[in-house]
Amino acid sequence: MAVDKREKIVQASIEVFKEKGIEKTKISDIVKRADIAQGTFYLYFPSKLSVMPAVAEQIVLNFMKRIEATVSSEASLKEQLNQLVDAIFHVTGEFRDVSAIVYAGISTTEHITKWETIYTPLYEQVAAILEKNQSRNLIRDTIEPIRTSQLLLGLIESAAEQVFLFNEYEADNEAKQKAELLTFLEHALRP
Amino acid sequence: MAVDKREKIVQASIEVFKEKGIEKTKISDIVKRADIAQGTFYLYFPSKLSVMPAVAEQIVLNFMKRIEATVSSEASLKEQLNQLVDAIFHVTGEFRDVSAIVYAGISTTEHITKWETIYTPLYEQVAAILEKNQSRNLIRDTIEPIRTSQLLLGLIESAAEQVFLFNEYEADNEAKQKAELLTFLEHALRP
Amino acid sequence: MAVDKREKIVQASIEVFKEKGIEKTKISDIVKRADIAQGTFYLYFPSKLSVMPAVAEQIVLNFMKRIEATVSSEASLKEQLNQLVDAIFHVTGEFRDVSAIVYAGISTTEHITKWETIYTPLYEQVAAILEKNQSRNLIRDTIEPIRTSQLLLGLIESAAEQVFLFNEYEADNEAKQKAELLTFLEHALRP
Amino acid sequence: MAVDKREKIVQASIEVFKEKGIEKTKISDIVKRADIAQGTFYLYFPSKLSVMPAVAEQIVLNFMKRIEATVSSEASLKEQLNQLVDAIFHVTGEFRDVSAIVYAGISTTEHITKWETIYTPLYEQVAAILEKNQSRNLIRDTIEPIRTSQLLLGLIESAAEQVFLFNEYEADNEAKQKAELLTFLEHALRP
DNA sequence: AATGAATGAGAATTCATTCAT
DNA sequence: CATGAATGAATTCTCATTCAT
Repeated sequence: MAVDKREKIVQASIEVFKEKGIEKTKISDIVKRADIAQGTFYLYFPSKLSVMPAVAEQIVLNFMKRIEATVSSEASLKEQLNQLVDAIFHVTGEFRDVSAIVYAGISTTEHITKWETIYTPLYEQVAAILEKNQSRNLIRDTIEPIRTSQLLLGLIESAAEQVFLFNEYEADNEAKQKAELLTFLEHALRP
Repeated sequence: MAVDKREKIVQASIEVFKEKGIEKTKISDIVKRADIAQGTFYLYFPSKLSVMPAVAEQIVLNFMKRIEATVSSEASLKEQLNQLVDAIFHVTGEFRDVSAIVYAGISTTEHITKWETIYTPLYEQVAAILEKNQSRNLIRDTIEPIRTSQLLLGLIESAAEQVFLFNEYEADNEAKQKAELLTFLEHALRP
Repeated sequence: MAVDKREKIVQASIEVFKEKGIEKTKISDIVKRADIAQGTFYLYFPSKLSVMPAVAEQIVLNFMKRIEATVSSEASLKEQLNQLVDAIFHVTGEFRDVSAIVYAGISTTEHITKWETIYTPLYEQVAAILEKNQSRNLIRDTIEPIRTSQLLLGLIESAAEQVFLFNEYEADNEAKQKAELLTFLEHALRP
Repeated sequence: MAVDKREKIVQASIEVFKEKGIEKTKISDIVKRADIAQGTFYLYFPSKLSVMPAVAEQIVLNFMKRIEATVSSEASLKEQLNQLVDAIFHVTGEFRDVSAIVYAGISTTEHITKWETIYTPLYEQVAAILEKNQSRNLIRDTIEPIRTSQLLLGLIESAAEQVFLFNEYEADNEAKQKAELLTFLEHALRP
């Protein structure tokens, strides 16, 4: 019974966004998917754009879970980077344009401050990985963990988006992109 | 005399996109800004979405001009990277979220092939800079110029966006971000 | 051809208001009657309530025309009052609740200043009648024409409304109401 | 203890009507103001429109109480009229356009019969005043008390509304309006 | 080529009313 | 009696696009 309606709306939004893209998604699509009445939507969100922060939160959560599950703290730096790239490519691929568009959608929505709050946990998670490797002397101690985790995530995400959005037809392209990216990362971080 | 109307439309689109975001921009906003009649729009573009590629082209052109004007082929690698970062930060700042939004807007439009065509010259311009430095042995010869130029641009743009969108109130933040980014780049590229 | 659309909307609004009352009238009723597209309405009026001032103007115009046509400046004071009462009863009857509701509707609409502007010509028309009779020494010279014309109109309208809205089933009631009203008026104005 | 909920609803309705007008008032506004649950409203009134008669009753009651308290049966006719005008101006001012709006609102609701029932006591109260003065030979014995009380109330109310709605910025206007009105009344009623 | 009023399908939004708790 | 979340029919409103001038 007690299925949180707000939860259902967010979940349904993500699903429909994935399928039709954000611009083409109507409130009516969302409520149909969530199996609630049209008016119920407005009990929880004042407009379509206002679901974005909640959607972003979900996606960030997905990134975090995937990273948590994929990156092994015991592995070598090279392996860890490899795992991190895999994790981010995976989630970016799963959410295709949603991840990119959420970003755009949210920036339109003047919820910029919220945006930072949402992304902070993810930044900290990756920063923690960097710090551990710093203490193992595997990466430069001149790097500032939080700031660099932001660079890392931006770099990897943009690389993933380029693969999924523009070159999606060449199969081996993803492998090449990852390889180039990994070498780039290793060099950037090495002491 | 008569300034090209097509030109005026693209220019007006960019301005309005900057102010209201793409989703909230109406054709009527664009034509008002361009000071032309509603119907005239359709003499130059078949639909609302079809301005996007032209807008993207314009922004890419801005990037290229700025890079051309800022990056000196005589300078040291460090200086060149510095100049490149400055150029990209400058243009990203000028167009605020439009650069990101064009990207999102275009992806919605299934004009993916066009997108690549539009961005290719920019990639090549930066790739050329990399190649020159490769031949000077200042950067690794294992790097693949085009692919790395994409990584570079994605990285620098995302760093710039983070500065302009989220941290825009801390004044010294831009300097710190650039510094961290530069060290990151130098390490990533050095032989 | 050149039928002013704005005009058509106002005309259609009055007709539909008369038939269904203001609260029950939908924009769609108005545009159907006016034989224009739904969107066209919004080209001329931002909302349903915003037609009210224009509707009021029309009704005031009706009052003025009817008074002009009915009241003879040659007639005796008694006759003139009789004619004035007839005119106002007639138009109030024609517009039934619209005249009353326009008044209420307009007050809701914060267009209070406009309201005064709309009614002023009517007040002046009746004031002119009073002045003429003042100069004929048929009515007190202590009365202030404009102010009293307002009282007069308010009194006659409210009497008419009482007849049409509440007592509408008793046929001879109108005659009695008019008779009482006329005696009341004559006494109020006599020197 | 528990203040009668029905009472609270009527009171809250009046307050909200005063502030937003009837058309723009939602049930949710009323229940919020009355500090009860949405559903509770329907325990006391079957529909939104059905509060109107109760609101009208309340306002009529206010008129009656004020008149009762203000008009002294011992005073001279002139004074009594003055007191009556004061009382009506006071209550009309207190309820601003609600008094007018109730009237309009009710008329929409086809509760016409009820309307008469509600107003009758007020008419009779004023008619009684007229009769007393008739028996004192201070006013014409040709006047029909009930009918004239209706005229009187309509006249005074419309005069009051004109003051409060349209001329509300000129301070001395109310005094002038009352003076003109009083002379008008005295003449209308004197034998 | 240029205009801009008109269109109307389609989407967003509202809100009186219900009903399970 | 009281609650207030949920409903969904009804309406308003938007805006890309067309087309007669």
